Amino acid sequence: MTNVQLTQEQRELIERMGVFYEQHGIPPMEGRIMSLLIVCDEPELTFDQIRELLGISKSTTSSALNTLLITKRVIYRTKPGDRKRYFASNILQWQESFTENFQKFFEVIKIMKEALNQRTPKTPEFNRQMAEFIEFTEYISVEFPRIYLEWTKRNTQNNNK
Amino acid sequence: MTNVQLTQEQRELIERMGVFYEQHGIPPMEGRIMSLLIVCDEPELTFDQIRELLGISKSTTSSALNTLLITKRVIYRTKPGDRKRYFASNILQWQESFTENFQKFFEVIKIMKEALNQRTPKTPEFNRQMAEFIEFTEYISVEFPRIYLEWTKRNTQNNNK
DNA sequence: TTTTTAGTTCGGTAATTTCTGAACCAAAAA
DNA sequence: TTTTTGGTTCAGAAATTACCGAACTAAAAA
Repeated sequence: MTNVQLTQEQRELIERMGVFYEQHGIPPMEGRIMSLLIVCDEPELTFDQIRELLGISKSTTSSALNTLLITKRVIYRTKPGDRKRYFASNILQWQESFTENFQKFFEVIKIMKEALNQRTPKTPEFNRQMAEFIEFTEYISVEFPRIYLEWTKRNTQNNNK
Repeated sequence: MTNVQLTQEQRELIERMGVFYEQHGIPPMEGRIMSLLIVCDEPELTFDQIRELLGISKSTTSSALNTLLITKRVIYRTKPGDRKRYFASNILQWQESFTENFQKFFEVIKIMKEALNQRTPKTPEFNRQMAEFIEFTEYISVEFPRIYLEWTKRNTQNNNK
């Protein structure tokens, strides 16, 4: 028994956000579920509410939710004495997913260093540009946490005002 | 007549980098071409050299290169009195593509603001987290150019040493 | 003018992805 | 013990994507 409803406006926004996510490499249905969890009035939805609101099958809901959980774009919690899972957007924990996604910089650095190391020394200009790119990425990987820390500092000050 | 060759090591690195790109949402062949242009001894390759080195058809080469040009992951130049185009990785101009990619922050901010604006006021905690995420993204969009500037400053100093 | 070069475009096939419904399952409730 | 709930798993259909070869084209060279 679901009593969550979507307005026409919400439905349209979900589609547009879905396209946005799709353009960033997320499969259509996963994008729609992510958008739904951000647009919908309820901050948490059950498996069946998601299924109904998007009008999709159980299997589609199941596999999309599972990959969304693996990729940590969606989280869930349970409630005592309730077998259902309550799914929510990871935007509620954007701080954590920010610090996690941050690891990707190191992957880029690693593979680019490997590529640079095997390069011929006969192309100094090319190699210099590559080295510069790697250095900059390393620089960012240092500055990013600092920026983040400063922001949280600034923000707790504001909240205490 | 091509005389560029790939070592076995280079071939393997291209495949691994290709997978890396694929995991970040780039189609296989486009990923391979991008990797080839980074791994290969020659900093620039012609249409036909790419075709031969990867062992693919003209049509595949053509369409992959065109989308790579549209998405600005690959650049090309021409030479006087030569009809061929010489393709190169955009890593040679990573500064420009960095500043361009930077625009994506504003897209995120825009769509998230829209989503927040249509939300019910009945979920203050959720809305607060979203607002915080948006504020942080805005903060980054200010800090990022500053960081970049400081890095270039620091770097030109080093180069003059 | 004819030929060559450096690609583009088109039609089709093969592989992959995205869904569906139906059958299944394990834990809790009745 | 049987039934209900909250899903998972599987086989297959439908849509999309990733390739190919063959025919084509426009500009330059011969």
